[in-house]
Amino acid sequence: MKRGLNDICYGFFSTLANPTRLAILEKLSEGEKNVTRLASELGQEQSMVSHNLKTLEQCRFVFSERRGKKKYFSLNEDTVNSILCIVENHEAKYCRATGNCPFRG
Amino acid sequence: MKRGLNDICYGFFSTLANPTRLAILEKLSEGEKNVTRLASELGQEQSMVSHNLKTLEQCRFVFSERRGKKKYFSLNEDTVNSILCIVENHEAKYCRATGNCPFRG
DNA sequence: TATATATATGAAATATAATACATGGATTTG
DNA sequence: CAAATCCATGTATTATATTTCATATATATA
Repeated sequence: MKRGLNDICYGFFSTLANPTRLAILEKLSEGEKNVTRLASELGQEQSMVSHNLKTLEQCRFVFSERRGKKKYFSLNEDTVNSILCIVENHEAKYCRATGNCPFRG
Repeated sequence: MKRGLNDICYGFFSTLANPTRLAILEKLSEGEKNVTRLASELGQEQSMVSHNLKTLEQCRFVFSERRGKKKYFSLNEDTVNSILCIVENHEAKYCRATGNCPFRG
């Protein structure tokens, strides 16, 4: 069963195409945090954060480590930073310049 | 009205998180094509291709140029190639290695 | 082992996006 | 200008993803 690049891309991008998950990534850029702390800082339900962390972890955008009762999540900086860099560059070059950035959201 | 990076990211990623649009980008990597030809090569309805091209163009993943009756679309290779490069690298480094690439799709 | 705290999970409800269909507008050519 | 071709668009339907809620599982500790 062959998997084209586009199948892989779809998983990759759809994982990132979610405001809650992007907010989690943003919070984790400050350093590792556990689920409850993330939920509190984001003002979101614990179960929702948990669900979305699972999605992020399955796609390796975050890593986790359990220490005692708590599970600490950290950013895959390698991937996430390089992706953000491209997004910023794209926006600056192709959207901001036109004075008409049409991104939905 | 402030727009955080995450708002921009959401538009960026949700535009890419669609199998039809990824297929269009793949086809356009072979060179510029008009709507009807894309529809035919993809085996999709013209209106569907048109809708999705609009989304892609709004976010500047593709550019267009009308010549006569036809409208030719071309890839924003700058952004698309660098993004794909990161996806491939991520997949190779964090997914393929584990023998357990969990991307949905 | 009982209790408290932290996290995970299944599933129903809700929200969001994609698609197909019908049709409208644009461009060229006879 | 009529006909043909190409493309765009509004919208109803359908598909997919997100969120919430209830509850289960894990871990630590008295």
